Amino acid sequence: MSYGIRFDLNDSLSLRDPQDTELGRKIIENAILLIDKLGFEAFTFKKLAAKIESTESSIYRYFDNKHMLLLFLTSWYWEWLNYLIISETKNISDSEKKIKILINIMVRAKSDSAHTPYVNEALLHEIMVKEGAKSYHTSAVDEENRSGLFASYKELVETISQLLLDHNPTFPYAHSLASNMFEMANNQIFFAEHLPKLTDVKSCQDDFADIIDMMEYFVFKILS
Amino acid sequence: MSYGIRFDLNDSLSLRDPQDTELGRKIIENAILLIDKLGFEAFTFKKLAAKIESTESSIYRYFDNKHMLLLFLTSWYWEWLNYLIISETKNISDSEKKIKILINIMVRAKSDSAHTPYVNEALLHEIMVKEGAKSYHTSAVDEENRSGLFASYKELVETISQLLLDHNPTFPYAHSLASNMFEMANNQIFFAEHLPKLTDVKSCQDDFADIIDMMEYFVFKILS
DNA sequence: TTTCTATGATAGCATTACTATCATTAAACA
DNA sequence: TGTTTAATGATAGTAATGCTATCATAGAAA
Repeated sequence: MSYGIRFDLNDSLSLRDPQDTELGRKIIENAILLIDKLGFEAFTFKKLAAKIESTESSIYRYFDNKHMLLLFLTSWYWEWLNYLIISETKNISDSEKKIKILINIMVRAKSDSAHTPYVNEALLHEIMVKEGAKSYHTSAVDEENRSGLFASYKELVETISQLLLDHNPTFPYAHSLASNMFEMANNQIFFAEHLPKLTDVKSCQDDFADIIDMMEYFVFKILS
Repeated sequence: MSYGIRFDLNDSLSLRDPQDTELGRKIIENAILLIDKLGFEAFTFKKLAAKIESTESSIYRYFDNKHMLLLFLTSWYWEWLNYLIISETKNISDSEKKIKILINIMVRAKSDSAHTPYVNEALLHEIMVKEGAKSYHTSAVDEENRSGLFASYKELVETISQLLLDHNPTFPYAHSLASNMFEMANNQIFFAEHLPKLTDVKSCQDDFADIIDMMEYFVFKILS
């Protein structure tokens, strides 16, 4: 039996890889549902245990604490975007077209082909928009970075940088633009939905078409 | 006796305005020191009470909870940047110069003239870089927004937008660029300090000179 | 002088964030 | 086939967190 894509995330993210077991996949699946519903602050392992009819102690056998679980989900998301970007730009030669595909993936975060049954990608995207930044805005960031817990984000940024440099090989800020594109996509979606005075785009437009247009405008101007 | 600048923040941010009383100012002053030291997650009212030799209940008379205290600090910071931007660009006519001043203020967040004795602006800036986004990444964001708790951020973005539009009156994304400039400044500082693979700039450079150059490069390209 | 307001002191309580121990069941192994 | 072993469940417990409530007191305002 296949459980969709399986990413090799850093070992230290979890005590036991949840992708390998039935309970682990249930934890991931329902953590996404529950964090989306309650928000990360109100989410607890006790509530998750009740939802999946397991126990707190069983969840603690997979994750040290809820921050690690969030970081696992975030890393999965980073890996997933990276995978989508690579596979969907692979056979394209036009560098402008590649960047448009990249922007589309970053903003819409969805795929017609790649699915993992226990990961609701649409909900995971919403969580990333609201809570993703909390994964690295932590006092242990340096230590976690030394343990390689942000390797997936760095890979994603590296992939994006290369696409940007393909388009303009002399551009001096490829990594900063890459990370900013990712953060900007999430932030502008959040602002459009919750603090519209901070943007010029609307989220009610079909599928973030507005935000895509803006991102393309920004990126191609900067790269020009 | 004067206690420096006093901003009229939204009433709902605090139960009693901490800027008005000795204890209130002590709460603000030491909250900044303690959040910087412990990080927002490990910061508690109990620890703060111990530090100022007061009690939890006294602090609860000023703020509903630590999230409100963070939002108060964040709002103070937004107001402060807004004030600095307006006062330091007031007598400048060149729109390009104005934007350079604006970027300088957003990245360095300091002033030679305006000081408030109980607010350590340098530490507050560091807190904003690390924890600022948590002020609005909350499940109650819509309700808090309806109560006007983000008015200061909106004002700041409006001020920046106007400066951008002065430079290029036909630019279609002034608010999005304004909010992104602010978020990007904070993020790129954070990345330079903690996740350098995500940037091309160094934080060890004097006073973020690198980041300023990059921000100018980005903003003038986009506005061109 | 009285009243009001701000603060302090103390207690208490439900929830959170774990840790530890022991039992059970199913898979792996020999 | 019997026996380890590994994964999960069940239960208990504990310190810290995030509050709320009550009463006392000191100083300012009326």
